[in-house]
Amino acid sequence: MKANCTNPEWIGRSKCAVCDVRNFVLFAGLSVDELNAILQPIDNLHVPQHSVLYEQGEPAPNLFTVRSGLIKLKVDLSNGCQRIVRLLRPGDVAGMETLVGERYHHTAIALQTADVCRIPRDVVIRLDQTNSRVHQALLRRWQNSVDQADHFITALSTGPAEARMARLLITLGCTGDQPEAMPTREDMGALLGITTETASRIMAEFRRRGLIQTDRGGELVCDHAGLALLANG
Amino acid sequence: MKANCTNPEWIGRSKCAVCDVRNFVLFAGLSVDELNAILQPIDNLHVPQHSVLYEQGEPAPNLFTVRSGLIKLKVDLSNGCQRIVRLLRPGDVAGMETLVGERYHHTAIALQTADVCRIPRDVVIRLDQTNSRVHQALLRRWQNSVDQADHFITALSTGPAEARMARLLITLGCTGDQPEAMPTREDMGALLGITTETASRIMAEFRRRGLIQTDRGGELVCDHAGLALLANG
DNA sequence: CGTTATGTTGACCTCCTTCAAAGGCTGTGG
DNA sequence: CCACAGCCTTTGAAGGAGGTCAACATAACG
Repeated sequence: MKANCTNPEWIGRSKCAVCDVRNFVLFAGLSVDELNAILQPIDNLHVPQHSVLYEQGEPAPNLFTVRSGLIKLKVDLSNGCQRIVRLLRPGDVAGMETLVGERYHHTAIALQTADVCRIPRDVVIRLDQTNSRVHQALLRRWQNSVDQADHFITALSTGPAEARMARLLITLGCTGDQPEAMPTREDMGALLGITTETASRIMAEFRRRGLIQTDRGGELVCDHAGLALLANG
Repeated sequence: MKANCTNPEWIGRSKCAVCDVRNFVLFAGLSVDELNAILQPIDNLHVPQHSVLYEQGEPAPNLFTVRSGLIKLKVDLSNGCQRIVRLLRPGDVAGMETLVGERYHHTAIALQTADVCRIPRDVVIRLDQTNSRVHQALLRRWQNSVDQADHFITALSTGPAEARMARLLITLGCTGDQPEAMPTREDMGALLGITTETASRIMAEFRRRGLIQTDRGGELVCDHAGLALLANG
């Protein structure tokens, strides 16, 4: 994870002002001047696939905004298994618990190579108190986390495994993604609360039924309508 | 649902200042003067068991703090089933999505007779912007929702039904509760993502094994240690 | 080229659902 | 007071869904 923004040679600081995802993330309400004022302590990190952003139970000095890639938040269970409780995509924020607590509640791991901004909690707390639009954005992000958690309960943890898998594929919006966009069978299991083997069997069955196809580029093409049918059945 | 606080004859307004749960809820940071200033539009509602506080998809003008009782937040699924995604206890807040959205995301129903305060969203939005302690309390509440949602994923939607039920009973803290504290078998099913029959079978089996006992008062007494063992296995 | 992680498949068995029926409890009306 | 309806709970039997254990394939990587 290489830091960029605080490196003087890096042109990222000016880039930050025109960041594609800036409008979707926390600092949407800030002027360029305001932005520059608080940019100093913010690092832009490149997170390779499978590397750990932070660990459950660690002291939590920073939160992270996702610029690109895919981050999974997982929880280690008492019996040694683990469960993925959220997937973070560009525009999402990780580690918000840092604003009201001391430690991270999950372990954050890059499912795909990701590009994130690391923001010290103090910066966000200060901005939250001084800028009402940042504050509003923060509330919205928080609600977003709740909504996604609800989705994991109602869509990915309810009903037969086949329907859950269909909903997962729909959630991932599998069409047009790069090959590595798809999580491993093991991750699918951790997402849906089923075993790796069952995940594999269902995916194989989907392929046989023509619901999914691996393009010659390695990409996965889904029959959205067919999956939606399974998801509701 | 009878309104009290805005009824001039009611002594609830002064009572509000000494509300037992006030310290746990949103207005913990307010002085008595500040509190009186915003008390006007707040209604204290008595919510009989099984009555609906608000419905999923409805316009959301209010949020609610729970003073006593137990509220379930349920979601209607596309296939006609329903899933309970959260349980609200005294000190919890319902309908926070009203602060960043227009409609309720769940249907809120009293599992036990409840006592709640209905607060117009505008009041909370104003307080959130003017009083930093209220603001902080709000963030904490939001994080609370996320944490509880995570708990529903990791504890109540993961593993065999028996372990989930054990975790549910532990979560409910069954000892010392009044008889009606226990949800119906159907609700247990909706909480755990299993059928009513399975919930009944597991509870019956727990009783046979001596893990739970119905006291002569009708209360449920649990073998916490034994349940914890099941929950982790 | 072996080594290791990941995906696939089979056999078997357990767990859970489904469908069905019966028992208990409460409230209502004759 | 009893009969009856309605609701929740319990229990049974049967079948299917998913877990477990194991073998094997495949691909990536040193």
